Amino acid sequence: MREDIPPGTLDMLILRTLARNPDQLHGFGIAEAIAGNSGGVFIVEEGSLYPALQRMLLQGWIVGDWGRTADNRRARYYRVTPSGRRQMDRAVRSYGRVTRAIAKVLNLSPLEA
Amino acid sequence: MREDIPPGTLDMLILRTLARNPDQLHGFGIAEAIAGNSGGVFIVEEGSLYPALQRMLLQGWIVGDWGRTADNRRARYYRVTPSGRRQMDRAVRSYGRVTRAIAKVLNLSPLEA
DNA sequence: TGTCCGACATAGACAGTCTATGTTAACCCG
DNA sequence: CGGGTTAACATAGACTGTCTATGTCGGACA
Repeated sequence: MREDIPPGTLDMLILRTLARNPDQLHGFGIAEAIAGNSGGVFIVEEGSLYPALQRMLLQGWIVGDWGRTADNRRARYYRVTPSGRRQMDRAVRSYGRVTRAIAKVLNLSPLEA
Repeated sequence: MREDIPPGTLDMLILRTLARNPDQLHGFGIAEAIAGNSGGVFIVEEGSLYPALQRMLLQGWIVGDWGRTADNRRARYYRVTPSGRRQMDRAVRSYGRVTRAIAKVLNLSPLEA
């Protein structure tokens, strides 16, 4: 079943996806990878994806180079900068604190969560 | 370390907190309980709390009765309706799907998450 | 030549939390 | 008895980020 991507998590998902596939992914490919890795739960809409990439370029977390896909279409290939990797680590740690705090408030066993 | 409450999760946290403390909590008490149960990670701001309670009253997920606190101040005591309990279950299940999907994309072991 | 589609991009809607401010009334202390 | 403090409720507006909807461009292929 599909779920919306929680506000604030998309940048982290993109950074981690790029880190898992160095020098291989353009924008469209990132969306496909996230959809696949999430088991189809997350569909990254283009209206979310491209603004996120723009933000992250401005922040210096990623850089993009224009290139060509296998079937000769123009596309922008992204990679994570050192600053982006630090941001990814920060985001993952923060996300962990949040989920642990929510689990405590919900007071559910790990299996129920 | 303090964290913002992720958009979309506050209603679930309030419902679960009320379910854990039937017939005992007014608005302020809910905020204190969430702060306490989260280990101080979440501080529920009043500007988030009261609009959330209003939404949930309108939805019929909770009902509130005016009463008096131990030191004789007026306060509104809330409890969860059957519809609210169903909503809570839906929200918890949805939240579980989301966190599992994020964990897959992050590709971290449960301990790292 | 014309349609389709991959890929990038932007505008505006919308939802929910935060900051900031305001109100009421009980309590405490001098 | 009067003034400050605080509990408790409440609202307005800023802000952020995702979503829907729409648009563009160019390569492939019939």
